[in-house]
Amino acid sequence: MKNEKMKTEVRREQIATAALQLIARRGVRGLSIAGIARQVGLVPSAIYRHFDGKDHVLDLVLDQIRQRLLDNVQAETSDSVEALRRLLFRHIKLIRESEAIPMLVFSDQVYSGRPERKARMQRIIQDYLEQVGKVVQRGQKEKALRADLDPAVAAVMFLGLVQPAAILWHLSEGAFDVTKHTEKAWQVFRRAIVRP
Amino acid sequence: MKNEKMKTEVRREQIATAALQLIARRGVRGLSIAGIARQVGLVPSAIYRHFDGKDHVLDLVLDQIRQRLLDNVQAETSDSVEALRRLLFRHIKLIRESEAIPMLVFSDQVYSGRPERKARMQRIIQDYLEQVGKVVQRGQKEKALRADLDPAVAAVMFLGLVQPAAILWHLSEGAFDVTKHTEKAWQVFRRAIVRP
DNA sequence: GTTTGATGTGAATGCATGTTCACATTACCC
DNA sequence: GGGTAATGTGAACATGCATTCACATCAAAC
Repeated sequence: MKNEKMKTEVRREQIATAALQLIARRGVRGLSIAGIARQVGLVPSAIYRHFDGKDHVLDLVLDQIRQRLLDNVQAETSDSVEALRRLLFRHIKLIRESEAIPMLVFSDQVYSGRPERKARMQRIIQDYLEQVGKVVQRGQKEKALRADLDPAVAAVMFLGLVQPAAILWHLSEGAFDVTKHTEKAWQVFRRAIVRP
Repeated sequence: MKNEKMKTEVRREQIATAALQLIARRGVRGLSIAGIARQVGLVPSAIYRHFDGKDHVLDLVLDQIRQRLLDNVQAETSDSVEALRRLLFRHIKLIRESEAIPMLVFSDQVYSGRPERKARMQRIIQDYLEQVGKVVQRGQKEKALRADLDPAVAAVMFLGLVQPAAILWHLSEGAFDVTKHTEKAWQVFRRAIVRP
C-alpha cells in the first residue's frame, strides 16, 4: 500500500542494520533480499533503490563491523595489560551482542564470493590485529610485557582466545559459559606474556 | 554414454571425497550435486542412487572429518608436553592438506541447516576437546603441567592456537606463514601451561 | 501549485540447483 | 546364459531467490 519515503542514506543504514540482525538469526546463507525488505518494511525491489545488489549490502555490513571492531580497540588507553584484559571482554561482549560478526568472519560467502570481499575481510582482521599488536608493543615499552614476545604473534593468539569460545558458544546455543571460560583463559594467557 | 557400475559403498566414498575436495576449492556454498557428479564422473541424478540428498552427503563428509581429527589425537602417546606440540603441528598439517575442515567448521550451512547437523558438529568438536583435555590431564599427573590448569580451558585455548592461524592462512591465500607462527605461538602457550 | 527527481510497488523474468522419474544398462546370482 | 536387482542416464520438474521494469506516489525545489 503506502509507505513513508525516506532519504537513501537513512534507508541504507536501516538495510545494513536489518541485514546484520538477519545474519545473526539465520546466518549469511539465510540472508535474502526479501528478508531484509520485510524487516525494513519495504518491498524487495525497493532495496535496489539504495543498493546495486545484495553484494553491496554485504559490503556496507562489513564496513559497519569493521568500525565496531576498531572502535573497540581504540577505546582502551589504560595501562597495557589492563587494556588487553578489557579489550578481551569487550570483544566477547561485542560478539554476544551481534552474533553476526563471527558468522560473517567464518562465512564462506566471504571466502568464495567476489575476491574483493575476501580482501576486505582480510584487511579488517589485519587492521584489528595491528591495533592489538600496538597495545602489546606499548606494554613492552612500559616493561609490563616480556620483551621477547612477538607483538604480531601475541595479537593472533589474542584473537585465538576469542574465536573458539565464540564458536562453542554458538554451537551450544549459549550453553557454553563464555565469560567464565574467558576469565580463566585470560589468566593463562596473561602469565605467558607478562614479564617474569 | 556408458559408465562403469560400482557398488554403492565405493560410490559413497568417492562422492564424499569429491565433496571434500570441492568444499576446499569453492567452499561449502559452492558445493553442488552437479559439481560432485562431475568430479566423480557421474550424472547428477546418479548421486541419488547412493544418498537420499545433499544433506546426507554432508553428513558423511562430517563423519570423515571427525575420524581424521580423532585419529590425529589418538596417534600421540609420547610424553604429554611433546604430545601436545606434535598434535598442534599435526593439526596444522591436517588443515593445510584439507582446507575443507575449517571451511566446514565455520560454515553457516552447518549452523543454519538441519539442527542435527549443528549438534553433530558440536559433538565432533567436543569429543576432540575432550581428547586434548585428557592429554593435559596426563601431563598434570606426570607433573609436567601446572596443577592449577583447567584441562577443559587449556583444550579450548589449544584450539585457539590453530583457528585464527587457519583463517589468516586462508584469507591471505597461503601468504601467512602458519608454521612459523605456530612455532612461536607454541612457545608462548607452552610457558603458560608447564610447571614453573 | 507545478514540476521533477527520488523513492516505493507489484508483477514478471531469469537463473541456479536440488530432486524426481521413466527408461537403459550393467553386474551378479542361480 | 537368463533373470533380477542395482546402478546409471537424460529430461523434466520444482523452488527459491536475485534482479528488472513499467508504473505509482511522494517530497522537495522553484
